[in-house]
Amino acid sequence: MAKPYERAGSRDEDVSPLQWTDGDMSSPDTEGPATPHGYRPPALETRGSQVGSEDIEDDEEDDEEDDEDEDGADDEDGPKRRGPKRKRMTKGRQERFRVRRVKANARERSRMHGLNDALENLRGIMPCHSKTQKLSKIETLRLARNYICALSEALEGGQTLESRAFLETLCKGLSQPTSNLVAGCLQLGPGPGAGAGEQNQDRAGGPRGPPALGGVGVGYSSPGLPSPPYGSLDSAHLMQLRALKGAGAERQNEYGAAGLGTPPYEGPPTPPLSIGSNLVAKQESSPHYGPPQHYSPALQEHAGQRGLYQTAGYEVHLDATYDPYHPAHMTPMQVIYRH
DNA sequence: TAGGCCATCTGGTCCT
DNA sequence: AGGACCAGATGGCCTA
Repeated sequence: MAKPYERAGSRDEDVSPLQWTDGDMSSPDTEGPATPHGYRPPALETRGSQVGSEDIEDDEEDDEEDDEDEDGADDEDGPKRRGPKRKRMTKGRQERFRVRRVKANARERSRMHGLNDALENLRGIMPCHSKTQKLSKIETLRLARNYICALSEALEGGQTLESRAFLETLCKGLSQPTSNLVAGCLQLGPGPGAGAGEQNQDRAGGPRGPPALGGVGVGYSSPGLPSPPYGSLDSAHLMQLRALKGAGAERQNEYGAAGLGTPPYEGPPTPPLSIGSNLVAKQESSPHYGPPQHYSPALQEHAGQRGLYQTAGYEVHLDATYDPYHPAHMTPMQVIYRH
């Protein structure tokens, strides 16, 4: 089931967490109701940790019964605890433990935020993105993996970018909604007799949906394709893929025929394949992506040109010029298919 | 209401 | 000792 995982509250305002239910355990690094969904951690005493109520409550008599705390030999119901004997929690130790725990929680939070940010970046360079339907974490990872595989296969000349095989590779192991999203994204522009998106709302995968793509359950054929909240693939992005594919095939011929196998390394790995808004935005914001000549080598052949090009069985109409040296200034282009 | 997804807390383990 | 990483647990939110 596809879900828009956009939450009401953004993660940016989440600060807080640690709302200790013990009165005297209130966390120093928090205030307010905290998480985006008002997360309230369970009471410590329900978690069965040593830090919980047990050790904390009896801190007055910690000096007397130093040696027979929770792992005493007379404990008949659980296996005897191994390892070094746990020290008694004195007040000072409790306080240190609490501070350490609070810091560890904060680190863990920030670590997970970093992980999520990376995931968000990954979503941004996926072949399809939707403002309304956000890919879940697991689906993002699966799609990324499939995308790499599919592009590799395409570059090796095994398939065209809109072949069924390409789509199947892309959708391998994805959930039905995600597969539909991908299929919808790949259905670019007004195809013959298809309004691509709008007419084919939300029936994908349903009983009245399109016939599923073999094995992967993709609502692929045009009638019945879901549309918004499904996303779209940048036309420029796809064109880039196609151009790349064309160039890849050429190189495949050059090197493959010569028995060389892989073409020579042409430089640092390129940033996202897209020459659409994604990439331009990144180029502007981050110098990390390097000189423009690393963009879309295949398209550089057509730098500054307009007109009709034929790649991988398509006729592509460049309605704007592509300037590899000023990709940020590139104007939108239009892709026209001739079937 | 069930199930999927998520954020967070927590304790354990490994490493520096 | 302390930080990074991990996996389990818990509870909230959302959709079908």
